[in-house]
Amino acid sequence: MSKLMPKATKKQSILDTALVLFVKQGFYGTSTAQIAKQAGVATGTLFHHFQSKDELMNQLFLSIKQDFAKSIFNNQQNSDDLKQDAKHLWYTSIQWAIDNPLKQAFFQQYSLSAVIPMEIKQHAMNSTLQLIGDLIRKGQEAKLLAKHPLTLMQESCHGQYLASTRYFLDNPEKWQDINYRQSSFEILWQSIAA
Amino acid sequence: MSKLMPKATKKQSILDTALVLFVKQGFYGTSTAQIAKQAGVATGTLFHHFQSKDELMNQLFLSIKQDFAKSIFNNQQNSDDLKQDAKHLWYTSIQWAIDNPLKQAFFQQYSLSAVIPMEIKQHAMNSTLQLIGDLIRKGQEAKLLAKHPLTLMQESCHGQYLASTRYFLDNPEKWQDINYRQSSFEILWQSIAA
DNA sequence: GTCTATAATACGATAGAC
DNA sequence: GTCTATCGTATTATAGAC
Repeated sequence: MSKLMPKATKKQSILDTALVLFVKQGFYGTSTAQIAKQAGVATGTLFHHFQSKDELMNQLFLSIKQDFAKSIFNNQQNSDDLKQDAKHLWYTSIQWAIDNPLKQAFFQQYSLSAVIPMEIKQHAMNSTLQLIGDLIRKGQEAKLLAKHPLTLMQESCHGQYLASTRYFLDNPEKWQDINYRQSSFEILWQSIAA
Repeated sequence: MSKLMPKATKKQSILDTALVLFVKQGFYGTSTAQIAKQAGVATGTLFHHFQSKDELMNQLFLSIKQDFAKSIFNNQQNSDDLKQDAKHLWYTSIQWAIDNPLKQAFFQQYSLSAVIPMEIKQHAMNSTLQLIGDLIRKGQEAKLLAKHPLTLMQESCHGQYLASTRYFLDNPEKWQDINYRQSSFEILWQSIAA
C-alpha cells in the first residue's frame, strides 16, 4: 500500500518546483530562496539535499533525461518493418514531449546552454543518439537508408526531433491533425531514405 | 580615410566583450562589472550606452541577427535552377556560422532561452524564416518540393540548419571534406523534395 | 531531516566630478 | 562621454537549535 501512492518527498518537491521556475525564469533568474519557498520547504532543507544550486540543476537535468530514455525504451518496437519501427519511435518521442511540456521546454533551453557542464550534457545525450544510430545502421544494411556519414545523420535526425517538438508544442492542435503528424515523419524519413 | 578603418568605439567594445562572455559564462553568470573591465571601460560608461543589462543583451541579439541576414541577402542567387540556389543558400549560411563561431554559439544558446523577450526573438527570426518560406513556395509551384504544411517545413529546415552548424562547428575538419558538405545538403534537400 | 536566522559577498545601477 | 566611488539590495550558503 505504502508504495502505490508514493508521498511527494521534500526532495522531489524541490526538483519539481525547480523545473517550473528554471523554465519560466531561467537558472540565474531563479533564487534558491524562491525555489524553497514555493516548494514549501526551508532553504536549509534545500541545501541539505543538494550540495549547491549547480548540483540541483545537474540532478534535475539527469533525472529528466532518464525519464525520457525510460519512456522510449519501454515502448520500443522491433518488427521486420524498419520504417514502421522508426515511425513508432518518432511518434512515441514526440508524444512524450507533448505529455511533458515542461520537461521538454527545460531540455530545449538547457541542453545547449552553458549552465550545465559539457560532460553531463554528453552523458545524458548518449543513450538517445545511440538509439538513433542503431536504427540508422540497420536501415543502411537493409539498403533502406542512404549512406551518409553516421554522425551527421544522427545529428540531423536529432535536430529535426527538436524542431518538430518545438513546432507541435507551440501548435498543439496540429498534433491532432493526422496530416501534420504524417508529414512530420515523412520529412524525417525522406531526409535519410536511400 | 576616417571611415575606412572605423575605430572600435567604446560601445562596440562593450558589445564585442559581452558576446564573448555571454557565450562562455551565460547571461546571469556575467556581471556588468566584468564586461566593463574586460572591454577596458568603466561601469558608468556601460550604463551610459545601455539603459540596463537587459537592454545590452537585446541590442546584442538584434545586431547579430542583422549581421547574419545581411550576409545571406548579399550573397543570394536567383537562377532558374532552384536546387542549385538552395544549395548555395545552404552553403552560404553554414559558411557564415563557420566564419562567426561566437555569434553562432550565441544564437544557438539564446534563441531558445528565456533571457530574451519572445517578441524580440520572433522579430529577429522573421527574415530568416521568410527567406526559407519563399524558396519552398517556389519549389512547390515547380513541383520540385513536397506539399507538406509550409510552417512545418520551415521549422524542420531551420532545425536542420541549427543541427548542421552545431555539427560542423564541433568538427571543423569535416566541413573541408566535400563528402560531408554534400551529404549535409542532400539530407536537407531530400527531406523536402517531392 | 527540517527549521530560523544570518553571515559573506556580489550584483545592478546611480551620483557627481571631469 | 567617461570616469571613480558607492548605495541599496538580493544572492548563495552556513550555523546551530529542534
